Amino acid sequence: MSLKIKDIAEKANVSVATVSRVLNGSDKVSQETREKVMEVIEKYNYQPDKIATSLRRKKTGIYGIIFSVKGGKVLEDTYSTKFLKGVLNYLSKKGLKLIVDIHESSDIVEYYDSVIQSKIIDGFILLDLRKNDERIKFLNQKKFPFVVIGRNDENDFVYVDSDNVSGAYMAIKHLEELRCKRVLYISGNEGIPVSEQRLRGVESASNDLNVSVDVVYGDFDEEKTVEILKSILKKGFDYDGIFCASDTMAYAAIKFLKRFGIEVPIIGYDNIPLSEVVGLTTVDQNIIKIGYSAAQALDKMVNGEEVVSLVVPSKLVKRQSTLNFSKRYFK
Amino acid sequence: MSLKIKDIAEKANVSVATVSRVLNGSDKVSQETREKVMEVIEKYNYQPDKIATSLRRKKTGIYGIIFSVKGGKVLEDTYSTKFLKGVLNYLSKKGLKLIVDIHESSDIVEYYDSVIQSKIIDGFILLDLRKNDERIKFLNQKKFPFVVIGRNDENDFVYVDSDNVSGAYMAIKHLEELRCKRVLYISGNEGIPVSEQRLRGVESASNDLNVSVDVVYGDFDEEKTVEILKSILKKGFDYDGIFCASDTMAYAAIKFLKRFGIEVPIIGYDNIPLSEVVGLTTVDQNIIKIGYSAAQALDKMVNGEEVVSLVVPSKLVKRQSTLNFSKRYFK
DNA sequence: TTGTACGCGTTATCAC
DNA sequence: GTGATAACGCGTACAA
Repeated sequence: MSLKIKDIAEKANVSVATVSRVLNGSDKVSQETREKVMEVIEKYNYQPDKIATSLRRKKTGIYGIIFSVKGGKVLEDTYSTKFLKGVLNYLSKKGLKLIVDIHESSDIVEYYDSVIQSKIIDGFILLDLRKNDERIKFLNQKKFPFVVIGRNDENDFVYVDSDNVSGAYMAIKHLEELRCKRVLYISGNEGIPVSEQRLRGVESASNDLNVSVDVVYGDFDEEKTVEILKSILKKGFDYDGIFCASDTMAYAAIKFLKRFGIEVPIIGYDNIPLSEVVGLTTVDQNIIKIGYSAAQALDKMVNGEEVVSLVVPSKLVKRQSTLNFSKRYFK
Repeated sequence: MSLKIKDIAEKANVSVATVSRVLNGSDKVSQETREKVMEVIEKYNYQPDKIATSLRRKKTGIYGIIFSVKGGKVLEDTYSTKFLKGVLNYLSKKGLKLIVDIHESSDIVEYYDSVIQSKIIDGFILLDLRKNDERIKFLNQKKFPFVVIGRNDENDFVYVDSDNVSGAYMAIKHLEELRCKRVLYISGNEGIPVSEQRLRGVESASNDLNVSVDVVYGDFDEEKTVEILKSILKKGFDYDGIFCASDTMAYAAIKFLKRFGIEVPIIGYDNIPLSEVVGLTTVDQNIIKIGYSAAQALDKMVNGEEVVSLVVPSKLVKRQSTLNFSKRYFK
């Protein structure tokens, strides 16, 4: 049996109220009694029961992330882990906890509702934002605290987002520095925010830097990417640089083109572990930082502080898939 | 304001006790009143407050995993995510929750203690088992429920482990089928359970199958692996097959040896995403299954059921890094 | 500055 | 089969 606040009170010859005050740093306790109580607390290594505290305070100090499962694909990449790592870096510093959960994306709103009603969680971090995301309408209407990773056109929530525009811009700029003139951009799915933002960065760089860019939609899919390249090859491949909206697409492109003896500078997006191994130049989104910032924002929000949305800068990681070509021109 | 059990009781013209009985499936409720109560519950979509329930029941329905951080390296691989996925597959089916946490490995036992005292968690899953693991002594002494991933010589806990012995055995057997006679085994760190188990599998296969195997310790480290190969090259490389205790080591070996024009069948361990991409034959531990089983075992344990330790079979995933060589002999 | 007593929302024990 | 009520461990309004 572990000690309760009552036991500590008795041992210190004070009331439970006083022990509670000491525990919660109230200033209405004399130095003397505070020390006396602290001594007993430390002697017995007393720690308050968080469940009882939560019931009383109506706050648990636990935040939640629900990964929505669509067709079994979830939690298999390093994006998730890195993100969690960032979130946990913040929370563990603050003595807060994180519940990680998964649920079918079909009745996801009902699930959020049930979790809220069960009262175990003080706030959510939302991943995989979609256009017209029902979760956001629901949480806003419930006035339940949440922070979103990514953003869309509707501006009715606090978000932490990766700077996709400048990330894509940097990629095209790097190709331009390698003297590329005709670049192929294989985008992600049309119509989703991430794709639109990266496309905007590509177009902006294309205009600024006088690089011609053709855009095709590879849907973040390796096979689709290969299909696209196949049909381009039929018409004749005359690009001198490729930028892909994901590393996996980029790697698929490299492998495929190699079979036809085509080697051009190529850049991916995400900096997955594979990219370091194979030497793929890529845009790193700093996911850990994004996770950290999201947790911080959510925590502030729950504690009534003012919170602003945030865009986390990406950085270009230059590797052999482009640097090999710089030698052609510069050495 | 969400409804409380009292509100439901009033609306259904029964006592809170009866509502509670309906909620918890007690058989001492007449069919009639049960239906009446259920109607109200569903009408208002009532859900009990889990915090209050936890306080009363002295159980939260939350389990915990604490990743211990040593030098910043944690939660960056797909092992962690896949494992979490397995755990969550089980827990979400049961309406249970998982707290994921990180903490410095230096004062890890004190941290477990504080989490236990705070009463938010019903049981732990332990990763990164070490020899003489202090956490196990501590949890055993506290009689706090836990399940361990991996095992060591001391047999004082319930574990779920990967079948490293037969995993390694399969790898050597596959090499033997490719007519390899002199195999190099680059092991993990000497003295840790995983390494010892895999080594046992290697030696057992070597005996059974009449394959000669030389063992060196690469410590799961890519650079160390390359160093080893360098010194072997100096003396003359005469192996016709390589088995590595990790995929990353195997890939480092392939890259290094290629520079010297050496290509032999090579097998890794873990089946990381990279391996599929580069076509590395490897042993897949079925981490998701391990996570699932661990969660299940822990849940049973917490609910007082008998629990036995478990060894989850691995399987060999054959890819080009070995299959390319089968053609030499068989076609 | 300190103590008493109530309430948080539920479950379990006891009467009826 | 059902209801009243104590108890879980803590925080805090109020009284002193």
